[in-house]
Amino acid sequence: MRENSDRKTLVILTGPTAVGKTETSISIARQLGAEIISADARQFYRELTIGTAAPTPEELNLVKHHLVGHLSIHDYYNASHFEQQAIEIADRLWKKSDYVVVTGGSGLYIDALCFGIDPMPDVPGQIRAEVKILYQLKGLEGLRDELKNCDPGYFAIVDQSNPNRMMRGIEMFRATGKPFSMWRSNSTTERPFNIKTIVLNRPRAELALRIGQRTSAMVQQGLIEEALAYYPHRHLNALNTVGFKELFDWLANRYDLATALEKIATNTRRYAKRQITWFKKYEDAKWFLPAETNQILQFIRS
RNA sequence: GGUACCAUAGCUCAGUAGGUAGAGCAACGGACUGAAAAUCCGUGUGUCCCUGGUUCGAUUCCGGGUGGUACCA
Repeated sequence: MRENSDRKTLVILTGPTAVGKTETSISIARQLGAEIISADARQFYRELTIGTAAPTPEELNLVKHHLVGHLSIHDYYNASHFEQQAIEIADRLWKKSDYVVVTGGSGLYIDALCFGIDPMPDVPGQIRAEVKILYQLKGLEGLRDELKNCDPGYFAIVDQSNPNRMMRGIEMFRATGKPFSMWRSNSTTERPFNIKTIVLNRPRAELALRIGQRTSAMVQQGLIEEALAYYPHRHLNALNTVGFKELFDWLANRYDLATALEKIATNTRRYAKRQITWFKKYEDAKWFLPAETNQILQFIRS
C-alpha cells in the first residue's frame, strides 16, 4: 500500500466478535479526534440492539457513530451499498479530521471499503425469489445445471456445494443477461487515502470465555424479549443471525432454552473463528490485543 | 459395610472372538465480490483409569487397587 502523508487516513479496527472492538475503537477515535463508521452488518439494523451487541447510547454519546441503526430489518442492503455510503461519509469527515475510524467484524464489507467491489446492478427481489425456488425445487443439482449453462466460466471456479454462490451467479445472469463472471473484474480499486488496518485479537480460550459471558449478559439485558418481539419476522435475512435463530428454534419447540443458549455461545465461537480466518489474509494488517491502545496509536501515526 | 455394573478423544458413547481404536457433538484448519453474525469445504486431536499376571503380543482375558453409578444394608 503506497503511503502519502498528504492524504487522509482510514483506520480499520476489526477483529472477531466479542474481542472488545467497541471499547477500543471509542478510545482510539477519541484520541485521534475522529468519528466512527460501523462495518458491522448486523448493527446496521435499528431494531436489533441487544442481540447484535450494538454500542449503547452512552457509548454512542462518547464518539459520533455512523451506520449504526441506519437500516430497518425490512430493508435490502449489501456490501456495495455499504462501500458507497461509507466512502461518502468518510469524505465528509476528512474535512474535519485526518482520521476516520472504521470498526466492525464484517470482512466482506471491510473488503468492499478497502479494495472496492465491482459495480453491478442490484438484482430485483422477484428474480432472487425465483432462483431461491429453483434451489428449493431442484437442489444443488438444479443450480449446477443452470449455472453450467449460463455461465461456464463461473461454474468452473465456484464452490459447487455452496448454494448461495451458485444462486448469485444465476441471479446475475437472469437479471442482466450477462454472465456474473463478466461482471467480476478481480481487480482492486486504488483508494485516494491511506488505510491502516488493525486486527484486534485475544488468545482463543479467553475469547471463548468472553463469548460465554457476553451471551449471559445479553440474556440479562433482554435478549429473549428482543427475539420474541421479532419472531414474526424470523424469515428476514437480518434475523438469520446468531442469537436470534437459536431462540427462534427454541420458540418453535425444537429444543429447550438451555440448549438454545448453549448453541448461541457455540455458534458465536464458530463465527469468531471464521472472522479470524478472513482477517489472516490482510497482509498489511497489524494484530494487537484490545488493551494495547498506545501501540495501536503509534502504528496509526507511523 | 455388602453385591452388581461401569471406567476408551474435550463430552456422550461404540468397538477390538488378544495384533495399540471410531462415531456424533465440541474443537481445529480453510474458502468466500451484493443474504456475510450468511453460506460452504476439510481434519481424529487418545498413557483405551492404575497395577500385577497369563501371552510372542493385553485397551481387550484374570487378580488387586482407585474412582463412579445402582441396589441391599
